Amino acid sequence: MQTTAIISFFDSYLSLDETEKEELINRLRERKIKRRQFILQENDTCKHFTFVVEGCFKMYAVDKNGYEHNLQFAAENEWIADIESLHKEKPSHLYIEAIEPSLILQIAKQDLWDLYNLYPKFDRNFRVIIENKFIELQSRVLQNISSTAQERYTTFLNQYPNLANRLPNTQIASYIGITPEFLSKIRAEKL
Amino acid sequence: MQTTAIISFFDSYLSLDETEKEELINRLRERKIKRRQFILQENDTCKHFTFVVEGCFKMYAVDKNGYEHNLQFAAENEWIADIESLHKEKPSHLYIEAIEPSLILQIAKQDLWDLYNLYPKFDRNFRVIIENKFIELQSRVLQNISSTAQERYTTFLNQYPNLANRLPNTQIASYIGITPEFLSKIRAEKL
DNA sequence: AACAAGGTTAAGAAATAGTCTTAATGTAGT
DNA sequence: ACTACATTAAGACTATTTCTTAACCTTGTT
Repeated sequence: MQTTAIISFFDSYLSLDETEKEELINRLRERKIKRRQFILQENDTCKHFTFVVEGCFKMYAVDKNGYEHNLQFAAENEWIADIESLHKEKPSHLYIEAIEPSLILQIAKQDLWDLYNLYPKFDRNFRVIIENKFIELQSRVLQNISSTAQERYTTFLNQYPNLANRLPNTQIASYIGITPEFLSKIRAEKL
Repeated sequence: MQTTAIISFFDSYLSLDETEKEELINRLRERKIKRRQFILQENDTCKHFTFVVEGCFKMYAVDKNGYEHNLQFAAENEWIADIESLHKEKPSHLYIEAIEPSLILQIAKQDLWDLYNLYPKFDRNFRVIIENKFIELQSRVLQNISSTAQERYTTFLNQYPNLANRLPNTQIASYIGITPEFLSKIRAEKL
């Protein structure tokens, strides 16, 4: 199992000691995911927190007209889950789908809850992880309510240059909340 | 000091035992805040987490044209802070301002950090608190990228009926990302 | 290597969202 | 109760974004 990435991920928070590492690793399951494979589908209950070792995922909702709206991308060293579904144990209204062939480490809800109870450091680390995600999301809300599509696109390119290279423009358009056609116009204007 | 509200707030998470209650209360400072008074201004570093006992606040950014954009409201039994500024100890680009005469309980960053270290339950509780805020914010992002202004307004009314009554429409318009004039039109259409 | 599927660009018409202005109404503070 | 200021309303005008259709490119899969 490829555990180097996740261990050094935690090193950027409060590092895990040997026992904690072992207890974490014992609860992880490694999975290879193909492009376009789902790790969560609408109406399923989200049962795992997923750490991306290699590859890239998108989490999105599908509206009544069948259009996808990207809530989040997750590439290397990022966590992804439908936290609401995971927490409240209710069916998700989201999809999580691999955009690239990927390698992930998953921990089941109960195993994570056990870790929280056994080693408070996990509560601490995941508190800080989610605080950082919250900060990111809040700045995205600010963008959405205060900026033009042009500005949101430029900001996306600056904030996630690595993603911008890997993702097709349709996915970026869906993330910033415009149609692919309109993104094309925006890009044309810049030149 | 009015501590009933904050204690019963924690009862809806992991209840505090006597020692934890006491240690928390010892670190709280009660303040009366006038309407239009700021508890955070741009370029100041956010130094406290604030619990609203009575009243209502808005947190907003001001854009280059001088317009306000509401990121969050906080009424009774809600926490508010610029988490990014608090965490990273860097100047905030946000304002937190009382919309009504208010009563708050504030805890300084270092005191909260001490509580985290002394009693892991606080890590746990604030992890869950922020997870819930994250869920809320994520559904707001989805709204922003997938719904019309009309739908965002209706959703706001349904999701926060108590706030909708208390807030002037200008504030709601700023929250859902439209001009007050346009909100006025939307409301007229509904009748 | 070749095909199929999906992604990108284009361009005009239409709808949606927003600005600007003016004016009436409501509300807070002295 | 009065004054100043904030809020709501309404209409004309403008800008932004979507919709539709279609042709052309790229990329993944076999």
